[in-house]
Amino acid sequence: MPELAEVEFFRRRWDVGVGQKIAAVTLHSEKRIFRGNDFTTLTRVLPDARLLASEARGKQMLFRFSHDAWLGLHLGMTGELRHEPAEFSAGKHDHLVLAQARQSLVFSDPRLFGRVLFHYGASVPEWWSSLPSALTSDAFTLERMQAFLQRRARSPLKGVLLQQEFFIGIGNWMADEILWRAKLHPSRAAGQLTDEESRTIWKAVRFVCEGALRIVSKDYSDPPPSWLFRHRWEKGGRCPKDGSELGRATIGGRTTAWCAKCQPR
DNA sequence: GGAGTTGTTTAGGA
DNA sequence: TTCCTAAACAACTC
Repeated sequence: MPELAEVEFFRRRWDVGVGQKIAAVTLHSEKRIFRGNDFTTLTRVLPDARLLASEARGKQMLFRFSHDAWLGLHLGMTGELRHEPAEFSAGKHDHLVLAQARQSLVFSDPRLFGRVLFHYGASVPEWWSSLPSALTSDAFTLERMQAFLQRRARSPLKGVLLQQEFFIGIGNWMADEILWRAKLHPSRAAGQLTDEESRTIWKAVRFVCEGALRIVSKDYSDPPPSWLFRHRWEKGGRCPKDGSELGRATIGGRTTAWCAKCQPR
């Protein structure tokens, strides 16, 4: 589920607990989402710490607590955040529960592709500060994007758009949406675009990121029917622009939908 | 029962 | 060396 806007939606779900202390922490520490963590410090510091603030960048979230505690969360393929009553008891897939006086903050992830990163220190953890800048920020310039496409010149556009080291937050559906709007075939090599084409893709990245954040992160609504999103998984789905049947294939390692008419090779 | 899933990491080939 | 692909991870649905 979670790409850029879905992650932002889930992050806000924990806003209800901002300003309040953690009373108890329950976790399934043996699960792989916790790998690499210092549990001794985590279980000593986090209970009794107060949730101060949070932010999302791409598909990564950072929760800041008092007592120099920081929690990074990644939702993987099936993770989600929610809140439950204070005396909630964790279900099978509820791998991290932060109990507060008024509610419990829950991180669940059936498929365990997510990640929890705990950091103890006065300043922002390195794994957060080293993330690339947001695609909706001024740092996402056409020139920087073109340079990245050239470094991945022989890869299909679809695969390059999924690379989080630059296109932070873009996932499978957003990548298809961007290429459909830019009228570019997902198999086109990243290094073979004209200036006009790369400008179009740059604009489409902006449009899809901003639109998804506006529409999806508010209340998890779907984008409108004019977006490819609404048709890409339908059986016999059709292009919302010209009504022709969508193609489907594995490109860049992921299932990809496109319109053969709008997006010629 | 088999295939497929909106993500990342890693091994190994090119 | 650098780039690129496929498999692995794990649980669930159709």
